[in-house]
Amino acid sequence: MSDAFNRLAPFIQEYIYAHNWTELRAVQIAACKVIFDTDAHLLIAAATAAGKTEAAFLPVLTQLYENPANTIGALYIGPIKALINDQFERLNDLLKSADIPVYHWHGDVAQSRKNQLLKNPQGILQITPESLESLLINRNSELMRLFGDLRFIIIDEIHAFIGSERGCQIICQLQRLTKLTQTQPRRIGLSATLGDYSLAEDWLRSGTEKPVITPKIDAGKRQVKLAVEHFYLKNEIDESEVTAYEKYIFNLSKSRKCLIFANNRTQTESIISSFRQIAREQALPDIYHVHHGSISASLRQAAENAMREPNNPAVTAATLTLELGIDIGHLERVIQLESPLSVASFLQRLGRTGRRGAAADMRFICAENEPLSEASLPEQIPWQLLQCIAIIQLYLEERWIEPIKPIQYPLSLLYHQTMSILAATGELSPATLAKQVLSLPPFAAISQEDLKLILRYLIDIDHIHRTEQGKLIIGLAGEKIVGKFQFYAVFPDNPEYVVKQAATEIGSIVTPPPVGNQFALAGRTWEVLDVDFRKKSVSVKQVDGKATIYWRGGSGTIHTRVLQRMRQVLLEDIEYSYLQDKAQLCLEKSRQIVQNSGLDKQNILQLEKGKCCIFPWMGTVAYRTLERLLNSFCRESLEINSISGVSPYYFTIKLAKDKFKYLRQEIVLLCEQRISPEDLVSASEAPEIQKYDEFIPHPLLRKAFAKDYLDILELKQQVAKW
DNA sequence: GACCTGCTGCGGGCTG
Repeated sequence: MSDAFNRLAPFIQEYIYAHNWTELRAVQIAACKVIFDTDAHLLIAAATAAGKTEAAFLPVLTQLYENPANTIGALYIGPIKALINDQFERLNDLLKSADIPVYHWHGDVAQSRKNQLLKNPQGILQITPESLESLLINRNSELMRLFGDLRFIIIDEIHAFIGSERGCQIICQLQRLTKLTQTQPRRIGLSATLGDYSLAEDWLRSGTEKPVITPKIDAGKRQVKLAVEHFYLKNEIDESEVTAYEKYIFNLSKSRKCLIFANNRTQTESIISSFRQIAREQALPDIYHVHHGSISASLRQAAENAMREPNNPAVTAATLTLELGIDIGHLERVIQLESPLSVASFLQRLGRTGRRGAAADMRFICAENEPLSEASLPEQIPWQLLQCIAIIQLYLEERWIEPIKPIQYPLSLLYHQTMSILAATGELSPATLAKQVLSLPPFAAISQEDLKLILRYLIDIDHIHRTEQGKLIIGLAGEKIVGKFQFYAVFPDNPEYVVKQAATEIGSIVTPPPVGNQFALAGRTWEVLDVDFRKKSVSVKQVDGKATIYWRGGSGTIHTRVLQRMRQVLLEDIEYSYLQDKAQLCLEKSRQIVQNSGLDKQNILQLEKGKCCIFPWMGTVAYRTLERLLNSFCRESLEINSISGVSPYYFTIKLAKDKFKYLRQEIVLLCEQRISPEDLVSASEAPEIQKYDEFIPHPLLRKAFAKDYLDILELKQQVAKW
């Protein structure tokens, strides 16, 4: 046993013996070194199942054991309740024989448990950002008693936080908390899928003086089995007919423990509904589950339990709800429908299979509508298949993962934190409030003038009230927002109708169909018996057959490097060993199409007189920027009739017959000129995207949109290659 | 824009 082992607290050493761990993992040894020998923050970036949470907790618990804190000693922040419950069980197990209490705190935890912590603030607290916000607001005067001697802050799955307002919210909370306690707890961030460590380190360190150490962990050779297959779907299909595509996936998962990932809820519903039909026809047992955001907690739990059950086969179709680190036991195979949206998501999903030594087994099944005989050039390109290959290659060749860029103008969060600070403290002078808000690291790019504009506006609409003494307090309109319990979350809640079969909750839907109509949920078909619009509930009965499904699908945000690699897939003469027969054929055919059309040499092609197509090979943000450039500056000069396209793959443009030859030159010239992002946002726009954007003055929203949702620099860099 | 994630404090009625 290693030196690190010898330095662990005795109860931890005993635990390790009792569980027959033969050695500490590399990541655990590295984490011990940093925690024991330095005073730095720690970023643990290691593959899934490498024992990251133990790596964080073993040395932290040792230090708390040797030198107990007078208050809560370590704070663990996790993105979802299920993960916190999971970690709570594991930590309880580890701490059984130690004198360190562990508490979990989120919306589902009983008030009595919370009261125990408030009475005896010691040990470890595991919490969500939303519950932490409620503590900051409602227990402001007790924070010193609770957290005055806090030593460590552990943040799990940080890739799920960085780059979102929820991640910025955490940084604000830590800043507010430690400013009050006048301490500098050490931070430990955990993630398996980080592309750019320095960006993650910057995020973790925000607002503190300590450096971050990210130990280099030798990942070791992991056996990975990948296969990609491709299907063309017929355009006019009989809904009730099971297709070859569905049969193929059915057989891949048959009698196995298998997780099927899709990019939207509709696909999870559709595939499980088909599987049940096939299973019925073949007299096979129903081992099928659906897991997504609109499935009730109890049905999700049932799916998780079935997957954890060691011996019986079970198949669950899920969206990213099963991507995070909840333990779902040993899986034999992961199937991905269509292409993943990012390398990060691919790795997160791959990490669900092949735990504990076994080879990871992941199958990709791309499906595209069969191009009609009159299909245009861009419609003949198998975009899903290309994206799938590109993402796999970026990982295999370079171990590249998308870097996560910080938000520059998190204005909705600025409103939230301003109101939260006011609610917590009662009243503040304008200068003090401004100083406190602007000292929060996520608002580094916000100027005094910007904030002044926002505060004046909030006073105008009575979210903030100025007292006769010139102090600021929450106004009447603001009270209505802050007083709601939904205030604690910085993302909006989408109120949906609860679907009930008698007393059993199935899940929820956005818009209930009329009484007598049918819809699909949890892989089954339901008929509406009654809709209660006041209680927002739908009562249903189960029926046979397949019904249309309600959610829409989309393409998400894709990085420019993925598009660039897709282009290379079309141009290079390489065979990828994981391509199955139909995928191989499909790729060969599209490489041929590219050569015949000249797409290998140009980005803009004329389809017919007065109609052309642009292939920008840029990610979603640069594509959006180009779309605005075309609309704002090219419509008149090139007599453009219409611009349409499939983001971020191509644009189809109808323009005056003689103008095609000027199109490329026009775009290149525009990009060489001094165009600023602000030129691409019109003075009449009010891009309200985040939860509290509606309370932000429109000129600021436009500025934020230009900074965070457009990227002129990247557009210029890409166009320069044309 | 897809996909997700989260949530207080109370009062009333029931059980042991």
